[in-house]
Amino acid sequence: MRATTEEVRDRLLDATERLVYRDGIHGTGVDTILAEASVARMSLYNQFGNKDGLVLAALDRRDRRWMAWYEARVNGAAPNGAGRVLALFDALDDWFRQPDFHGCAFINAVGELSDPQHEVRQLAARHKQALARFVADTCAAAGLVGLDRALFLLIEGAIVAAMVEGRPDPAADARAVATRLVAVG
Amino acid sequence: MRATTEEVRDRLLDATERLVYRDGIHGTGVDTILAEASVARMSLYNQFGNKDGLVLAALDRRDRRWMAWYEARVNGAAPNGAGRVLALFDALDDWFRQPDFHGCAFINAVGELSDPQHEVRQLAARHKQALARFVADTCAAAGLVGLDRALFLLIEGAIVAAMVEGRPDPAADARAVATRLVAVG
DNA sequence: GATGATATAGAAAGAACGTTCTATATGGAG
DNA sequence: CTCCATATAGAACGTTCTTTCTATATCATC
Repeated sequence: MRATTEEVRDRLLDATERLVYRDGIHGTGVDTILAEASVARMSLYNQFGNKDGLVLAALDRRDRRWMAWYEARVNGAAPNGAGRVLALFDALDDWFRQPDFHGCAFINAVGELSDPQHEVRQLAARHKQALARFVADTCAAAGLVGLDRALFLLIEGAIVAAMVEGRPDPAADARAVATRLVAVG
Repeated sequence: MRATTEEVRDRLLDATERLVYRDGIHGTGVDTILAEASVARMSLYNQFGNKDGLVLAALDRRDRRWMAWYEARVNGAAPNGAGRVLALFDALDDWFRQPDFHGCAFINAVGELSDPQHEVRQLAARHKQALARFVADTCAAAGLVGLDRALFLLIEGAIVAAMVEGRPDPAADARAVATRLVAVG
């Protein structure tokens, strides 16, 4: 039995995303990825060139998937505008409660890489721009002006606090702050 | 010419702190540390046991030094209580503008380490507890109640945003949010 | 001045790293 | 049915990693 190109690609991306998210880029070896994906060594290099290409592809897919999940979770939560703003933090709460939660894969990756021009760092910057834009759109749809930057910083702070503290509580804390900010306009 | 034990220890801690902060724990090799510190290989193992012990000692020293710098910077900035709360973010602005700024060394370290029981992760948790306590004390001294958790999350968010975006702007953004929170009580 | 503790320089061991190569097998397209 | 692209298994290469060992030198102390 021989796997198709797409199957091999998916298994490699799945394993890489999981391991890099858990142990970091420099803490994840090619051998571990290959074992986890049950894939031959040459398949990695034929499909992605090298480890860097594989990691970049895995993080790129995670960017698109995570944003899609977050937007769907927020947009599907509350019908009205103000409630949707608070749903930004309810979605975080769900995320923080997942057993394998380990912060934001892109924040963690930037912390490992010193070169600002590194492709992974540029991807991380784009990921955060997309998140900030979604937060701004959500605020705009609720008729709330001048709040998006505050909510974005609260989201980022809650993510790292939940990781370092090992608790989901920062989601509720940030939500409470957001509630107050929305109330006072 | 032969260096003393304290000189060797300091040079090792200096090099380790700088390199680990810049390239991460797993991205920093023992050889690089030894070259940067201009220290013999055995001096590292005689004084710190192994790489883990050296990294832990370097981060422990950074914890105490950074907290002392931050508290002094905030407490020396403004005399009155409300201004001192805003100085929490002015100090961040100074920090973000340093050429070698690369986020919070402890957040970055936790992102690399999956084991919650790892000594470095426990040190990082204690570091953030100390920071949160200082923020709470600063709020209490200003007579502001129920604001400390919000300010802490804003600080954490500003740190990672400044790192990912490569700009110091999040300090001013977070300060503006804090100003509004203080104003409305 | 002798002694002991510790720095220095460098070799060396042993494992892990990323990458390349070879050889074989298998599935889909012409 | 044949052929070509690609998956598989595993050896092999050179590098880098952490750690240990050996040998020599230097400083402080008795």
